[in-house]
Amino acid sequence: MSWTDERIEKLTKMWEGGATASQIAEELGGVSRNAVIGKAHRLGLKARPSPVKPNEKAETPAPAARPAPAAPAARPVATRAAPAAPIAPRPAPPAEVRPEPAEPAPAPVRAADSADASESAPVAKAQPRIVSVGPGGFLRQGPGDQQAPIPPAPPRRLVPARPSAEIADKTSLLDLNDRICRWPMGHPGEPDFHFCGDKVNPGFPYCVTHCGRAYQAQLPRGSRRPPPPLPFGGPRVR
DNA sequence: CCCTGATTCGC
DNA sequence: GCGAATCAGG
Repeated sequence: MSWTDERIEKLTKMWEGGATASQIAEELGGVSRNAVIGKAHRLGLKARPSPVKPNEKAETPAPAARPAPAAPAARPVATRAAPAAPIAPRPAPPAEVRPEPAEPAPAPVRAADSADASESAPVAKAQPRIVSVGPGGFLRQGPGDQQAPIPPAPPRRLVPARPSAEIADKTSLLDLNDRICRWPMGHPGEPDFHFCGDKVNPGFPYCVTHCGRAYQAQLPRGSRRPPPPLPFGGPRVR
Protein backbone atom coordinates (compact mmCIF):
# COMPACT_ATOMS: atom_id res chain seq x y z
CA MET A 1 0.00 0.00 0.00
CA SER A 2 1.16 3.47 -0.73
CA TRP A 3 0.42 6.73 0.93
CA THR A 4 -2.21 8.23 -1.26
CA ASP A 5 -3.61 11.64 -0.51
CA GLU A 6 -6.72 10.12 0.91
CA ARG A 7 -4.85 7.79 3.18
CA ILE A 8 -2.62 10.59 4.35
CA GLU A 9 -5.62 12.73 5.03
CA LYS A 10 -7.27 10.02 7.02
CA LEU A 11 -4.13 9.40 8.94
CA THR A 12 -3.78 13.07 9.72
CA LYS A 13 -7.35 13.44 10.82
CA MET A 14 -7.31 10.42 13.03
CA TRP A 15 -3.93 11.25 14.47
CA GLU A 16 -5.00 14.71 15.38
CA GLY A 17 -8.27 13.34 16.60
CA GLY A 18 -6.44 11.33 19.16
CA ALA A 19 -6.71 7.90 17.66
CA THR A 20 -3.85 5.59 18.47
CA ALA A 21 -1.43 4.49 15.84
CA SER A 22 -2.79 0.99 16.07
CA GLN A 23 -6.32 2.14 15.46
CA ILE A 24 -5.24 4.22 12.54
CA ALA A 25 -3.26 1.40 11.04
CA GLU A 26 -6.16 -0.96 11.43
CA GLU A 27 -8.52 1.56 9.93
CA LEU A 28 -6.34 2.27 6.95
CA GLY A 29 -5.47 -1.31 6.46
CA GLY A 30 -2.41 -2.61 4.76
CA VAL A 31 -0.08 -0.77 7.05
CA SER A 32 1.42 -1.47 10.39
CA ARG A 33 1.30 0.63 13.48
CA ASN A 34 4.94 1.47 12.95
CA ALA A 35 4.25 2.59 9.44
CA VAL A 36 1.60 4.95 10.74
CA ILE A 37 3.87 6.39 13.35
CA GLY A 38 6.69 6.73 10.93
CA LYS A 39 4.49 8.45 8.42
CA ALA A 40 2.98 10.71 11.02
CA HIS A 41 6.40 11.84 12.07
CA ARG A 42 7.51 12.41 8.55
CA LEU A 43 4.44 14.50 8.06
CA GLY A 44 5.42 16.50 11.06
CA LEU A 45 2.39 15.38 12.98
CA LYS A 46 4.12 14.30 16.07
CA ALA A 47 3.76 15.98 19.40
CA ARG A 48 1.24 13.91 21.15
CA PRO A 49 1.22 12.66 24.67
CA SER A 50 3.65 9.86 24.46
CA PRO A 51 3.93 7.46 27.34
CA VAL A 52 7.63 7.46 26.96
CA LYS A 53 8.53 10.95 26.02
CA PRO A 54 7.81 13.39 28.84
CA ASN A 55 11.39 12.95 29.87
CA GLU A 56 13.42 15.94 28.87
CA LYS A 57 16.00 15.88 31.58
CA ALA A 58 19.36 16.70 30.09
CA GLU A 59 21.05 16.03 33.34
CA THR A 60 22.53 12.66 34.11
CA PRO A 61 25.83 13.44 35.69
CA ALA A 62 25.73 10.50 37.99
CA PRO A 63 26.58 7.46 35.90
CA ALA A 64 25.79 5.28 38.84
CA ALA A 65 23.58 2.94 36.92
CA ARG A 66 25.64 2.14 33.89
CA PRO A 67 26.44 -1.52 34.13
CA ALA A 68 27.75 -1.59 30.60
CA PRO A 69 31.49 -1.59 31.17
CA ALA A 70 33.03 -2.67 27.94
CA ALA A 71 30.56 -4.82 26.11
CA PRO A 72 27.22 -3.12 25.73
CA ALA A 73 26.50 -5.63 23.02
CA ALA A 74 23.48 -7.03 24.70
CA ARG A 75 21.67 -7.24 21.42
CA PRO A 76 20.47 -10.81 21.17
CA VAL A 77 20.46 -11.07 17.44
CA ALA A 78 21.64 -8.59 14.93
CA THR A 79 19.03 -9.24 12.34
CA ARG A 80 19.94 -6.34 10.20
CA ALA A 81 23.23 -4.94 11.25
CA ALA A 82 26.44 -6.56 10.28
CA PRO A 83 27.05 -9.26 12.82
CA ALA A 84 30.75 -8.61 12.78
CA ALA A 85 31.73 -6.12 15.40
CA PRO A 86 29.49 -3.22 14.51
CA ILE A 87 29.91 -2.16 18.03
CA ALA A 88 31.48 1.21 18.01
CA PRO A 89 32.62 1.97 21.51
CA ARG A 90 30.53 4.94 22.33
CA PRO A 91 31.76 6.46 25.55
CA ALA A 92 29.81 9.54 24.66
CA PRO A 93 28.99 11.15 27.96
CA PRO A 94 25.44 12.31 28.28
CA ALA A 95 26.69 15.76 29.05
CA GLU A 96 25.30 16.82 25.76
CA VAL A 97 22.82 19.56 26.31
CA ARG A 98 20.73 20.86 23.54
CA PRO A 99 19.30 24.33 24.01
CA GLU A 100 16.46 23.31 21.76
CA PRO A 101 16.23 26.08 19.22
CA ALA A 102 12.96 27.62 18.33
CA GLU A 103 11.10 24.76 16.85
CA PRO A 104 9.01 26.04 13.97
CA ALA A 105 6.14 24.06 15.36
CA PRO A 106 2.95 25.66 14.22
CA ALA A 107 0.74 26.62 17.06
CA PRO A 108 -1.41 23.61 17.68
CA VAL A 109 -4.69 25.14 16.76
CA ARG A 110 -7.23 22.91 18.31
CA ALA A 111 -10.98 22.89 18.17
CA ALA A 112 -12.82 25.28 15.94
CA ASP A 113 -12.70 22.79 13.18
CA SER A 114 -14.16 24.65 10.35
CA ALA A 115 -16.75 22.84 8.37
CA ASP A 116 -16.48 19.50 9.94
CA ALA A 117 -19.53 18.99 11.99
CA SER A 118 -21.33 17.81 8.93
CA GLU A 119 -19.95 14.36 8.88
CA SER A 120 -19.80 13.68 12.53
CA ALA A 121 -23.21 12.43 13.37
CA PRO A 122 -22.93 9.00 14.88
CA VAL A 123 -26.60 8.30 15.33
CA ALA A 124 -27.24 5.08 17.13
CA LYS A 125 -29.95 3.04 15.60
CA ALA A 126 -32.98 3.61 17.76
CA GLN A 127 -34.52 0.37 18.80
CA PRO A 128 -37.80 -0.10 20.59
CA ARG A 129 -37.30 -1.13 24.12
CA ILE A 130 -39.49 -3.58 25.89
CA VAL A 131 -40.02 -2.89 29.50
CA SER A 132 -42.11 -4.58 32.09
CA VAL A 133 -43.41 -3.36 35.32
CA GLY A 134 -41.99 -5.06 38.33
CA PRO A 135 -43.80 -5.89 41.51
CA GLY A 136 -42.80 -2.63 43.06
CA GLY A 137 -44.14 -0.50 40.30
CA PHE A 138 -40.69 0.25 38.94
CA LEU A 139 -39.70 -0.55 35.42
CA ARG A 140 -37.83 -3.74 34.94
CA GLN A 141 -34.80 -3.71 32.77
CA GLY A 142 -33.99 -6.25 30.20
CA PRO A 143 -30.53 -7.79 30.13
CA GLY A 144 -29.47 -5.37 27.46
CA ASP A 145 -30.68 -2.45 29.42
CA GLN A 146 -28.29 -2.89 32.24
CA GLN A 147 -27.49 0.62 33.14
CA ALA A 148 -25.47 0.08 36.24
CA PRO A 149 -27.83 1.26 38.88
CA ILE A 150 -26.78 4.45 40.47
CA PRO A 151 -24.41 3.55 43.25
CA PRO A 152 -26.45 4.09 46.36
CA ALA A 153 -23.90 5.47 48.72
CA PRO A 154 -20.24 5.54 47.80
CA PRO A 155 -17.98 5.60 50.80
CA ARG A 156 -16.57 9.01 51.48
CA ARG A 157 -13.87 8.00 53.84
CA LEU A 158 -12.28 4.95 55.22
CA VAL A 159 -12.96 4.69 58.90
CA PRO A 160 -13.05 1.46 60.76
CA ALA A 161 -16.62 0.64 61.54
CA ARG A 162 -17.49 0.93 65.15
CA PRO A 163 -19.83 -1.82 66.21
CA SER A 164 -21.90 -1.52 69.32
CA ALA A 165 -22.69 2.08 70.08
CA GLU A 166 -25.98 3.29 68.70
CA ILE A 167 -26.50 0.76 65.99
CA ALA A 168 -27.78 -1.80 68.39
CA ASP A 169 -31.20 -1.96 66.85
CA LYS A 170 -30.10 -1.21 63.32
CA THR A 171 -29.54 -3.71 60.59
CA SER A 172 -25.85 -4.41 60.39
CA LEU A 173 -23.89 -6.17 57.73
CA LEU A 174 -24.11 -9.39 59.65
CA ASP A 175 -27.86 -9.16 59.80
CA LEU A 176 -28.22 -9.24 56.05
CA ASN A 177 -29.88 -12.20 54.45
CA ASP A 178 -31.87 -12.93 51.36
CA ARG A 179 -35.10 -11.69 52.81
CA ILE A 180 -34.25 -8.25 54.08
CA CYS A 181 -33.48 -5.11 52.16
CA ARG A 182 -29.78 -4.40 51.99
CA TRP A 183 -30.05 -0.84 50.89
CA PRO A 184 -27.35 1.07 52.75
CA MET A 185 -28.41 3.87 55.02
CA GLY A 186 -25.79 6.47 55.66
CA HIS A 187 -22.21 5.88 54.70
CA PRO A 188 -19.88 3.03 55.50
CA GLY A 189 -17.61 3.96 58.34
CA GLU A 190 -20.00 6.33 59.92
CA PRO A 191 -21.20 5.36 63.35
CA ASP A 192 -24.80 4.95 62.40
CA PHE A 193 -24.26 3.21 59.13
CA HIS A 194 -26.72 0.40 58.69
CA PHE A 195 -28.99 -1.22 56.15
CA CYS A 196 -32.65 -0.70 55.43
CA GLY A 197 -33.74 -4.03 56.82
CA ASP A 198 -37.26 -4.05 55.44
CA LYS A 199 -38.75 -7.08 53.83
CA VAL A 200 -37.38 -7.43 50.31
CA ASN A 201 -39.41 -7.22 47.20
CA PRO A 202 -39.44 -10.94 46.35
CA GLY A 203 -36.74 -11.71 43.87
CA PHE A 204 -34.78 -8.55 44.55
CA PRO A 205 -32.17 -7.55 47.03
CA TYR A 206 -34.10 -4.48 48.12
CA CYS A 207 -37.48 -3.62 49.47
CA VAL A 208 -40.10 -2.19 47.16
CA THR A 209 -39.17 1.37 47.99
CA HIS A 210 -35.48 0.88 47.32
CA CYS A 211 -36.08 -1.20 44.25
CA GLY A 212 -37.69 1.89 42.88
CA ARG A 213 -34.48 3.76 43.50
CA ALA A 214 -32.13 1.07 42.39
CA TYR A 215 -33.81 0.24 39.14
CA GLN A 216 -34.61 3.32 37.20
CA ALA A 217 -36.30 3.55 33.89
CA GLN A 218 -34.40 4.84 30.91
CA LEU A 219 -34.67 8.52 30.38
CA PRO A 220 -36.96 9.60 27.58
CA ARG A 221 -35.29 9.51 24.24
CA GLY A 222 -35.40 13.22 23.87
CA SER A 223 -33.67 14.15 27.08
CA ARG A 224 -30.74 11.80 26.74
CA ARG A 225 -27.33 13.26 26.35
CA PRO A 226 -26.10 12.59 22.84
CA PRO A 227 -22.72 10.97 22.52
CA PRO A 228 -19.87 13.35 21.84
CA PRO A 229 -19.01 13.70 18.20
CA LEU A 230 -16.06 11.73 17.08
CA PRO A 231 -13.25 13.69 15.56
CA PHE A 232 -12.97 11.33 12.68
CA GLY A 233 -14.76 8.69 10.73
CA GLY A 234 -17.42 7.05 12.79
CA PRO A 235 -17.82 4.45 15.42
CA ARG A 236 -15.74 1.42 14.87
CA VAL A 237 -17.73 -1.49 13.68
CA ARG A 238 -16.68 -4.44 15.70
C1' DC B 1 2.40 -9.78 29.48
C1' DC B 2 -0.28 -6.06 27.16
C1' DC B 3 -0.40 -1.41 25.38
C1' DT B 4 1.59 3.19 23.83
C1' DG B 5 4.66 6.52 20.81
C1' DA B 6 9.74 7.46 19.52
C1' DT B 7 13.75 6.34 17.24
C1' DT B 8 16.96 4.06 14.32
C1' DC B 9 18.59 2.68 10.06
C1' DG B 10 18.79 -0.64 6.05
C1' DC B 11 16.36 -0.52 2.13
C1' DG C 1 10.36 8.05 1.79
C1' DC C 2 9.31 3.79 3.91
C1' DG C 3 8.63 0.73 7.81
C1' DA C 4 10.52 -3.34 10.72
C1' DA C 5 13.09 -3.61 14.64
C1' DT C 6 13.94 -1.81 18.68
C1' DC C 7 13.51 1.04 22.72
C1' DA C 8 11.24 2.59 26.79
C1' DG C 9 7.35 4.09 29.81
C1' DG C 10 2.61 2.89 31.56
